[in-house]
Amino acid sequence: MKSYEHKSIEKKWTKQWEKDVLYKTSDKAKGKDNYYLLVEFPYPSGNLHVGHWYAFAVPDILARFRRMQGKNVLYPIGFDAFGLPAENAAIKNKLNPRKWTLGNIEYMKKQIRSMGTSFDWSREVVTCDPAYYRWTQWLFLQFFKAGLVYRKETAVNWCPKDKTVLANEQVVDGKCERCDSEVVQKQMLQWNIKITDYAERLINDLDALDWPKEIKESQKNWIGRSEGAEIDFPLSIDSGVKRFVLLHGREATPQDNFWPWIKAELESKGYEVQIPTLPNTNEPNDKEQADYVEKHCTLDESTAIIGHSFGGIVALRLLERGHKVQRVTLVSAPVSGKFLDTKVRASVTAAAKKGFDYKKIQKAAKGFVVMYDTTDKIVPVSDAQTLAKELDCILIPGKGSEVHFTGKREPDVLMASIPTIRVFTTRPDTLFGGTFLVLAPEHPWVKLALAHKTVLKNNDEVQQYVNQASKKKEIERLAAGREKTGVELKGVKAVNPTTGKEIPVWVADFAIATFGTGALFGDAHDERDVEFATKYGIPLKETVEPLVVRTTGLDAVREGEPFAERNSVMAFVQHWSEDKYMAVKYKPVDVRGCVSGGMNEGEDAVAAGKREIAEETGYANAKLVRKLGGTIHSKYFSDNRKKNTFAHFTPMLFKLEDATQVDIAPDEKNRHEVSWLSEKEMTAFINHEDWRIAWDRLQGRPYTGKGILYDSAEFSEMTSEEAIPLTGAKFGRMTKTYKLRDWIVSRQRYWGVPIPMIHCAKCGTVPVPDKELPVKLPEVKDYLPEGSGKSPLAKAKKWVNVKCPKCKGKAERETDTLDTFVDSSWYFLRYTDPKNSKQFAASGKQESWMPVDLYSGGAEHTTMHVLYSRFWHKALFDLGLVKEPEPYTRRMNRSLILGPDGQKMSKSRGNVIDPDEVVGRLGADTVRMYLAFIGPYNEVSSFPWNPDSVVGVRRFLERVWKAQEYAGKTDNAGLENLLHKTIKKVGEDIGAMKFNTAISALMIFQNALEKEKTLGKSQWERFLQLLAPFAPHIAEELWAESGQKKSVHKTLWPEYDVSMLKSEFITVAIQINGKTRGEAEVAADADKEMVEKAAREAVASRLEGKKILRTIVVPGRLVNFVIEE
RNA sequence: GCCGGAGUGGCGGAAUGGUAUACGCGCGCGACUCAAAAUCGCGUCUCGAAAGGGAUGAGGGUUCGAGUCCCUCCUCCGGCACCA
Repeated sequence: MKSYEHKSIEKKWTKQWEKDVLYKTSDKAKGKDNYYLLVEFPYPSGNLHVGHWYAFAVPDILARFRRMQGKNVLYPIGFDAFGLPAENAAIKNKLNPRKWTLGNIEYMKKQIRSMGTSFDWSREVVTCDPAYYRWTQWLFLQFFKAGLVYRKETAVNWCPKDKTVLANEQVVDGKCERCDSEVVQKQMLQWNIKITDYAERLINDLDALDWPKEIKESQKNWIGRSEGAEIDFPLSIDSGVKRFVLLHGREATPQDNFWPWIKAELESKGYEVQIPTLPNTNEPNDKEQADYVEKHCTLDESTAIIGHSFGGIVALRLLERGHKVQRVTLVSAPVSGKFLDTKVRASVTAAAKKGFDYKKIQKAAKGFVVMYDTTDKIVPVSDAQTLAKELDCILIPGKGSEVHFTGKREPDVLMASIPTIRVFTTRPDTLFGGTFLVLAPEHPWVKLALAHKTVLKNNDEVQQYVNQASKKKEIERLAAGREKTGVELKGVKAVNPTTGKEIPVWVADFAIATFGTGALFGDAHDERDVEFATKYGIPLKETVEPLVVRTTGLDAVREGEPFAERNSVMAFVQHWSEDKYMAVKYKPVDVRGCVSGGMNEGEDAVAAGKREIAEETGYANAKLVRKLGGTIHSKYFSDNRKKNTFAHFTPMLFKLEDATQVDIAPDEKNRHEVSWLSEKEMTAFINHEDWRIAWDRLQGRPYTGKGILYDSAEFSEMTSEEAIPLTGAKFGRMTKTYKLRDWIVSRQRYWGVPIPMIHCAKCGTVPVPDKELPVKLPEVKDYLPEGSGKSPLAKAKKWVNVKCPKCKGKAERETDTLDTFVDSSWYFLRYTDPKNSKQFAASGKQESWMPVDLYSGGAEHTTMHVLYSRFWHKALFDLGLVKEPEPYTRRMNRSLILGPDGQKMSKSRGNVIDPDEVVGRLGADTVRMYLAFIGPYNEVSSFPWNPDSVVGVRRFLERVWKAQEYAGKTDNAGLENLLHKTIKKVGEDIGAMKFNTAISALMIFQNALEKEKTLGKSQWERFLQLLAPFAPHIAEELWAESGQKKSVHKTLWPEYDVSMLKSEFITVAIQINGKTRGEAEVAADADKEMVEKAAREAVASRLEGKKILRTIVVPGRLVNFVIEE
């Protein structure tokens, strides 16, 4: 017999299968259900590593098995071909990134084919292929048209030496990876996609998915929903503003837009509001409207003006005429006469083009604020920039709730116009104890105050702090440890809306600008707040008394029984001479803490404490050190009085003056165990939450849990749970906020999908018309950054300069490219219809396969790719472009293959396993099977590659090979039983992705076969079928050797007969008191009595003279005799 | 700190609440061989001469019976991290 030569066998069958187009998948197959198995497509880095094998070859076992089960299986592959490595290689070696990438793809395809995977290559998808990215662009434009895409100033990593934007992974320890110079933050206009609009659905829809818990939890945490309230704290700076004059824009009236809302808001805060109905609003004239305002409104030094759009021009005209006012807010005021919207009429342009006497205007008001809407499609940003520069004032980018601030509510406008700080809190129940405000250094109001210069008494100090905070950003904020820093805004106080009291306002970098509203109120029930307040001597006020309900253990509250209220004391006792505390264990219910007990009628807490100390422990001379804060409420079951108790504890600290003892009643002595412990030991000793709260207070730690309110007006005596919605609604509104930020998709890179947008001076940002897609990547000479922060695409001047699709005037293309996560957010849809040139995927084709049945990939993509693609799919669903709201029915994360040393494989460690080398030596079948055998595939873990263990799998295949000598000849009835069991086990385990135990079952059969050395042809062939998904080449070879003409991979999975799974006799275990003490062989169909009888005989000697209290018989398993010890 | 996952032989790991350590590796002994490799056979948690006993990170609980369920703690891995 020939020896097992994997090389020739594998080569032969790879070729044959390709010739037979064995794995081409049609969209529908008669009588077969479709099954879509997806693995993450690789980045074409140029070389296949063991991780790729683990990712592709192991799920291939499942793909093959499902096919043998009679399913029509789609198992596709492609390449995620855009990205930074190609560009880096291009710069470094002066290559064309396309050639580099395509070359790598060719090479990797050969390697992937060597795995024996059953991929349908006819459906290959490559993201850098214009036929693919045309649809990436098209889908992006659909999002744009649906209002999901906007541009926003965002900080990017900037290397001042290379003059380029850096990706996060190119920043190492705050330095540029290439030139080692310090990376700074630079504000740039970036394309964003509104994933935050979907935050709620991305969390809620997880519930219905059959995904591993850890993946769901990760995504939930990443999205980071917090439920709470937004509350406005008015600032009591003496700005001198008593009156607001509101000037509306063109084609508007005081009843339109946000005017009614803002009027009500201002009036509710005690301001007088004047809002004239300006004349000729359709064709407005600035002079005429200014005249009208002069006649109908009061303009003096206690007046503030808010001018929106054309109203802004009117405001400027009024100041030009010499009216002196306190403050002016200019909102989206058009001052250049250039518009993004061509519909704006000549009258506005004319008014703006007259120009303004900015010098005079600047003197006419004490302060200006200029605001623009980052999503504005009418007035260009440059107008706001001009204004801010000319008036030397603060410029605030805002976000309109409707474009150009035309929504019913425009909070950003209000915020810029009146001094109010909106905070977010999850604990509005602690609002009465809010004793200070903290603003993030980037908070718009801080900018505003600094720009006014006169608002803050310590302007320079605050400015310095803000500058410093922006410089240190992520890098130093982390390195600087957790020491909190901040500066008080002097000259400003906020008013706590619950009490009307003035509280200080601070700026501190522990407040995060991008979370909630960028501002918070500090109180005594938050660890961070307390730490900060303590450091800076800010007063604190507690308003929540702890409430603990014991729900586990012997003293857990008895459901449904009434509570007896009780005033009690909790007394910690210090040793008279040592630095130790008295630890008291109340033995009946294992409560470990301190002395405690109820107060007697007319007794005060201190006296009760002293009395209890004496009664429980005998120590006679205890002296009060201090009370440990306010009452601690506790609900528990009293072992002593046998009823539910609602106790109100006064926690105290005593110190013994000496060791004097008095007699203790015997029953007290029995119940209490006293020892002396150090502070650290005491912390570990205490085992009840209420005791721990008092102990924490003793050590100066605040109470941060929920409880019962006090000193909180009508909310006093409510629980936190009751008070949260009520206080939230009364002083603000209940809302949700998320940690998730919008998705910044702009990349200043060459090797990506060009963003299909055109910038026109006249028409603004215009999408490229569908018929001009794809916008192909231009050829450029080199791939170095352009130098101004733009991507290398900006160098292709001919490509950049285009005609505006709208006005046909001069325009420029967008030069940023899309984040590669955009490419991978929909590739699985393209697999369903990869060649379609009319649509990204025809809906009929999608329906054949979507949603994906199982998606296997790396854990590192849990909160990136998987979340992005879920969002993308939901957006497509809302646009009616896909039929299902979730793309993946099941998702599973793959484990990691480590080097033989148990470390992550890396060239520098020298522990990299080269799969090509191992395949050459041992064969693809061995490598596939070893990886499947290494550990359970359905759990996330990490497995070291063991070079010895691989050989074990090879040995197994060799033994199978040798078995053909004697197998396939004479039927072996004795093995038929085991064969059926194996068929069942292997099938079930593959379905559960437990390939390791499936292989173990195959090995067990093989071991049995070697003992017997006979096996019938049908038996042998069924065994080969079981082997086929794991080791497709050798199984096919042996299958053919056995005389079969059709491929084993086209056959149906063998059936097992349930009746064959049972054997005639079974062994039952015999236990005595639950410990295994013997076994007995009984007939499989023996009834309970017979089994028990057999068992009794088997362990007769042990049962002799013992009384059997109980006998448990588990049919087919065991007998347990419970006897007297 | 918070959220998740996991702790079982020398190693990877197996075990619907029912005989813990399947399968594989490694190791030991033996067969074959002049010898080695390969291959095959036997053995391999631990204490004990044996009879027996003890072990699934530690401690407690529920149960006739716990690696598996519950509580407390410890360790490791992954994620998030001053998130109000």
